[in-house]
Amino acid sequence: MDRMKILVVDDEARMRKLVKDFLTKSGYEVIEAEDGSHALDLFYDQKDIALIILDVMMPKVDGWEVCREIRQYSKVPIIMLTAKSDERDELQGFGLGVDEYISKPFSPKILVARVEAILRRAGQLDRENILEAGGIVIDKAAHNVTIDGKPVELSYKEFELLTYFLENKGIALSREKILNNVWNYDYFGDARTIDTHVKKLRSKMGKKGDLIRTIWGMGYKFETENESL
Amino acid sequence: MDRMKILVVDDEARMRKLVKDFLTKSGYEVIEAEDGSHALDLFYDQKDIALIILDVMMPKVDGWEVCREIRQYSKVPIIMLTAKSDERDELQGFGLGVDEYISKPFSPKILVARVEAILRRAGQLDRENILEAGGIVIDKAAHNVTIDGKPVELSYKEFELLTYFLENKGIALSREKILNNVWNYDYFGDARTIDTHVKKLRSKMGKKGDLIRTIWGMGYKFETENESL
DNA sequence: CGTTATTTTCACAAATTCAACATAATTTTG
DNA sequence: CAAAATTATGTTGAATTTGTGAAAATAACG
Repeated sequence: MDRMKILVVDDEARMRKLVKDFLTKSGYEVIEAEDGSHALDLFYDQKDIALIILDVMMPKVDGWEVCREIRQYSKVPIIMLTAKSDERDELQGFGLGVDEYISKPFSPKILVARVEAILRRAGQLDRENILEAGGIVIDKAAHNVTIDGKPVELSYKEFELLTYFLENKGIALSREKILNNVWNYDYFGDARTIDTHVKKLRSKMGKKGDLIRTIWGMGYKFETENESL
Repeated sequence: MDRMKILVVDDEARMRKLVKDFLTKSGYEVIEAEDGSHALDLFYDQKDIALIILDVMMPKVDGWEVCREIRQYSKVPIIMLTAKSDERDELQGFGLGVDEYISKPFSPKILVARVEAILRRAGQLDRENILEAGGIVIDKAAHNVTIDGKPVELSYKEFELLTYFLENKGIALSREKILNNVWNYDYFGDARTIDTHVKKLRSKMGKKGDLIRTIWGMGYKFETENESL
């Protein structure tokens, strides 16, 4: 994986530099923001920020405010830096979706450890939205598909259909079942539209297209193994 | 359904309590074991353990060992707790039949989510209707048949017919009965078509074709044992 | 409103299945 | 043992089902 991007938001330049140095040394890419509005700009500019470290105490827009804003659009992990350890606005913070607290002063080791723990956790959460079988990876959240690592462009219906296949890999699916699950149940069109979509899917999947198998007189099935070659 | 029973194996009492608390809160029944041999005892004592959460690092008998032991007798889902995420003995683990990994530290949300995902999956597996007799295995969900482990290609009707035989193994079936159950009830054709299908089935089944036995003047029967050889 | 992409329908070709028939083989019965 | 009844087997054409390409309908977009 590429180096992960971390956004550090603090009004004190000294503190930003400190944090940046440690994280850079640990292999992360760090970008800085000196206040809340700057932070928000950067966050929406760069699409791939993996984590945000946010000072609570900042002039004008404070940490809570920034957190609240970001949480409206994103679930990116947020670590809060608090001045005193007894500054127990933490309850407020957890309600806002803060993932972790670090109280100043902190040791670099703690900082890095927390960051890594959080990113690991986040990665584990993401795994739930990822389906994999036979070299085909579907990221439901990102709504994209790769085959042997290469991205494949699928239309909406194609994506839904392939997802349904992967979610039921190894199970024979009748056309009726497919219609009920991939199409809205109030769809009363021709079931043969499935065939057309299967055809397009197969062609876009190249060799891996064979994984979608026809079960004559019945429907289709996504193979998990090369069962009979 | 009843509350599902989960076995948590870890040498650290603190960790066991932590896991137990979260799972109990989520509606599971949790039993604990502090080492591998204890775990195995409990597992064989209680017959209805639905899932095992297993720490990798334990004194004396480690997690891998416990896993290997259990896998000899049971397919119960196993989740491994690993200390570091880069502790990539995962390959080893998947070979042993580990269903999932969670790396410490983990959030309670992750733990519960994984447990539920696995149990859901396992439940679906159970739903899979598998018939077996005389080395012939029919997976109705996957709609495939193996004989002595080797896949056999059957047409739709052949599959239905063989399934009907297996579902009524050891019972003599008249042609009329077979027609009513395998063919649509509105079928009024020649009953002799059954003979043709039986013929094809027998030929595709090789030696095992003899298991479909003719009952003269009556119909057919699928043998469970080699009754008279 | 026109343009583009997506989805659905349609028509025909290709593949597969299946019932039916004819004939051979087997079993029962007298 | 022979005749009658029943089952086994090979073949075949019709019917069904699926694959495919293109046209028509629909939705998405600026």
